[in-house]
Amino acid sequence: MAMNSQNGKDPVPIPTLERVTTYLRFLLDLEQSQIDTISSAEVERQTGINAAQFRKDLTHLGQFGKPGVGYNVAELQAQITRVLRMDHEQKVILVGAGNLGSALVGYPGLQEHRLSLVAVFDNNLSKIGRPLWNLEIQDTATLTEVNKVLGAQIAILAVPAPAAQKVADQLVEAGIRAILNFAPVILKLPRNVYVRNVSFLQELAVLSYQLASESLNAPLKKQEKE
Amino acid sequence: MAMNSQNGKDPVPIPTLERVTTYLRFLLDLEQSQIDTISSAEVERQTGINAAQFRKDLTHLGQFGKPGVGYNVAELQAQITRVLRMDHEQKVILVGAGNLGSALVGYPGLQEHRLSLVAVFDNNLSKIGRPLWNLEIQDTATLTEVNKVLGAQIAILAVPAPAAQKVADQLVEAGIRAILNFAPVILKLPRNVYVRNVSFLQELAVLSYQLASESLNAPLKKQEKE
DNA sequence: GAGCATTTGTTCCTTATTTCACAAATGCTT
DNA sequence: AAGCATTTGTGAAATAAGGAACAAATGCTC
Repeated sequence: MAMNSQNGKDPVPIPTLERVTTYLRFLLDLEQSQIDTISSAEVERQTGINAAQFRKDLTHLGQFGKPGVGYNVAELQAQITRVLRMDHEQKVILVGAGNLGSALVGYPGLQEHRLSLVAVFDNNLSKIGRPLWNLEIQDTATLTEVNKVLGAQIAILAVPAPAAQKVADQLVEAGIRAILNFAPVILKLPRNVYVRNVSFLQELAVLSYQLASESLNAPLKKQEKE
Repeated sequence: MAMNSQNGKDPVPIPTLERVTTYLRFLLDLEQSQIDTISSAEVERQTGINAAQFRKDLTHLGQFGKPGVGYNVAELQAQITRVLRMDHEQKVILVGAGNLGSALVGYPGLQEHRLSLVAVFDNNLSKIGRPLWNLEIQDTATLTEVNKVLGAQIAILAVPAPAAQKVADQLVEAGIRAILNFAPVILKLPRNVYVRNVSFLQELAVLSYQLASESLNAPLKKQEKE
C-alpha cells in the first residue's frame, strides 16, 4: 500500500537526479557490453557510488530490482529513460552560435537522448542566414516569434554574459520553460522556469582551490592514510 | 582567539565552494558597475542566494565585512580570488582538440582568471602539428613526457568517452592533480586527484525531468501564483 | 521443495547543510 | 559623544542528505 513514489509524487531531490543521469550513462555502457544484470554492490565497485545510495535513489523513481538477483540492465535503463522523459522527442533551441554553441550542436549525444535541436539563433549579422550543421542560423530578434510556431520548451543559452539576461527574458516570452545557461551570469527569471548553470571556469576555480587547500592542510605531516 | 578558519584549517564544503565561485563572478560585475560596497541583504536581492548563507559561506574563507556597513566589493573580490588561488598564474593543459576543446581554448575568461593554457593534445594524426589559437597541437602519446617539463597540475579532458579513462591515467602519470572532465564517463582515479565532471547532456536530462514532473504534480489545478 | 546465499527496499541513525535569530560592531545623526 | 539604524558573524534549531543494517524476497542447490 506504499504509494509514496509510484507516480511522480514526491519531488526527486536534485542530488539524486544528478546521480540518476549518471546511472543512465552507466547503464547504457553496460548494455553495450552485453551485461544484462547488475547488483547495487557491483555498481558501487564500478562507479564508486555507494550501493545503498544507488538503491535509495532508484526508489525515488519506482521499484525496479529483484532481491537476490539485482537489476535488469535494459529494463532499468528504459525506466530511467522514461522517467527523465528521454523517450519522447523533445525540441530544443540554441541561442548563441559562437564557438561553444557550435560545439554543442555537433555533439552526437543529443539525438541519442531524443533531444532534437530545431532552431539556432544569433544576433551577429554576419552569421544570420548561414548554416550551422543542418540548420540555418536565425536572427535572435525573431526568437519569440519563431518559437511560437516551434513550441520548444527547452533552450540552450550560449551567448556572451552581457546579452544573457535580455535573451533569457526573450526565451521566457517565447514560451521556454527550461534553460541550460552557459553564460556566467545569475539569471533572474520567473520561478516556474527551470535553470541549470554550466560554468567550466567555476569548475576550474573549485579545482584550483582544492589543489591549494591541500598544500595548506597537509604541509607538515606527510602521512597519507585512509 | 577564534582560529577556526583563518588559515585553510577546516575544509570548505563543496556546496560553499560552488557558491563562492558565483560570488566572485558577481563581485566582478559589481566592480564593473562602480559599486564599492554591498550588504548580504543586497546580495540576496540581486542573486537570490540567502543572505545568511552568503555570510556563512564567507566565514569559511575568513572575515571580511563590517557590521553596519557591508562588504567592500573590491576587497572581498580580491580575497576570494586569493583563496581560490586565482591570483597566481596556473598552468592548464587540454587533451582533446575537437569542437568542444577548441571552443574552451578560445574562451576569454581563462586568462582573466590567470589560467594559462600551456599545451594542447590530440591523438588525431591530421590535427597533430596544426595550430589551435596560439598553440600547436601535440600528440597525446607524448603527454606524460611533455608535462614533466611543463609541470601543469590542472588538465581539461575533452576527449570522446571511450578514450577518457586511458587519457586520465596518462594525466595522472604526468603529474596532473586536478581534472576537469567533459567525457560522459566515471573516471577511476587515485584519491588524491581531484575531478569535476561537466556534462551538459546530464544537465539537459535534469531539466527534462523537471519539466515532466511539473506536469505530473500540478496537472489538475491551474493556479500558478507567485 | 527446504535450506542457503544473495540482494533488494526501507527503516533508523549519523552527518552535513541551510536557515533562523540575535548579540556585538559599525558609522551616522544630532 | 550618546543614541539609533544597520549589518555582520555565529551559535543554535531545522532540514536535508548520506550510510548502516536488516527483514523480506528471490532464485539456486541438493
